[in-house]
Amino acid sequence: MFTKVLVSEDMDDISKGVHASLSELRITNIHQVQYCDDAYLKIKKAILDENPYQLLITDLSFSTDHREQRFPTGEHLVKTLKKQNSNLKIIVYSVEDRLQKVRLLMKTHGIDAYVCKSRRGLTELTEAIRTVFKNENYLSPQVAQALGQKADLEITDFDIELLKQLSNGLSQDEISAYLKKRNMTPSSLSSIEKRLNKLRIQFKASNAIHLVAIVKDLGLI
Amino acid sequence: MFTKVLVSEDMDDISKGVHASLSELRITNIHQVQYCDDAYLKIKKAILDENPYQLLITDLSFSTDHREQRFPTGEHLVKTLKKQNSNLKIIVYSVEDRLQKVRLLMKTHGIDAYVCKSRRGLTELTEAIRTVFKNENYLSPQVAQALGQKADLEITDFDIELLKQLSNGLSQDEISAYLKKRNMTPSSLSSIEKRLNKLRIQFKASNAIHLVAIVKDLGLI
DNA sequence: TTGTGCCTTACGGAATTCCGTAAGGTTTTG
DNA sequence: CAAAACCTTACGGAATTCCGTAAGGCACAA
Repeated sequence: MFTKVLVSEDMDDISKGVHASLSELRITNIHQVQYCDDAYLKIKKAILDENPYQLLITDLSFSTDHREQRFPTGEHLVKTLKKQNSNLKIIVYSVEDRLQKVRLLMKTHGIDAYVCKSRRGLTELTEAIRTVFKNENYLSPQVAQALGQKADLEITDFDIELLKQLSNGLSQDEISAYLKKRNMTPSSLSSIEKRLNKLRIQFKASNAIHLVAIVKDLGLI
Repeated sequence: MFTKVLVSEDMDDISKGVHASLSELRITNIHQVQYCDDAYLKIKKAILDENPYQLLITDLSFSTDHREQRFPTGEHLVKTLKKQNSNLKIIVYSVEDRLQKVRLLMKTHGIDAYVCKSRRGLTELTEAIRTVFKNENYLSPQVAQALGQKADLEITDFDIELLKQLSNGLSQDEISAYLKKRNMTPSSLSSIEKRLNKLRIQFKASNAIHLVAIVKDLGLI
């Protein structure tokens, strides 16, 4: 079994639960951090010390505070880590259950397991750790279909953000300004129009109002 | 207690429940119809026979089928009946819980009681029958405020229809055509604009998209 | 390296929505 | 009855959305 594990999770209580589960697996060398940046530094440091972590368990979303972060989300972190092909295994443990997102993490970023936080979350996490240790991948049942062939609809985080702002009453112009202010890209009015147009086609909506009504019904926002 | 009662309700199971409640009140002369038109005819006939109904319990919405109806809803029925001031008492028993609607039925059309279909619906209906028999009015607790002074927000059926069509993707122009085809008034583009503008102000929405998002969240459509 | 494809951005015109003003008709009120 | 209030409709202009076209940048592959 793994002997040295890092947990990156900003919620104390959850972090404690993960810690307990790890202990039950007889893993004693457990470290925890509350920022992805700290996780990155710790991992790098451990490699330099020639005593690297074997497994990282990380959340995706971290509440933001005053501290400016290089890795604002777990996704940024795992993307960077997996590019530097070390032997580090990564398990993402998050409430997010969009297939699109899970597929991206597994296929593109190459994480080793994805576990949804839910009632059975910790049980599944234990299972995931065992599976990953055997060099296999693990997916929570509710997102197991994520690796299915059909790349169903491509709804990105950006799309969701767009739809949310739209339903909040912002005009496309205002959304553009909003994105620019946050240094998010794309942010041009033209791009926003283009994306919304694509979404309208995808959802067979006849206009923006219809589109918002549809995605609200689907619970997408 | 009442001795002769008519129940107008198109859902079999509910109708059965009402029948049971009436029986418990020792009312034996109970007739049931599934169309408002039938209710009207039966009531008229009974008057001619000099053995009129004393109480009508009616739903508001009736599923439409091929048969063309003079009274498509319970509202049409009670409106007509109450205009012909007979001694007939009327209790409306419906899922509708919009205060505006209840107020209209009570104040303008002059029904004697309004009971909301809900978990306690039948209990309240029994209570309503007893109360109405004493020549008093009855209102389900959840809509009891309907008679309160403040004529809060005026959301009419027309508004709801407008919002529904809007969320279905019709443009204002198309809604206008839609209304004209159904001989509903108002139907001009100008009127539709005006109404939607009023709704936007009422709900503090910054545009039509926002408006639809808000009323969907409120469950109004 | 060059070509191909994809993405972001810009631009322009048509369609639609937004908003104020106003005329004509009906209902309410004094 | 007449004034006031309200409703429906029309119109015009500004703002926004909708939609096609096109240029420039970047990544991937031949």
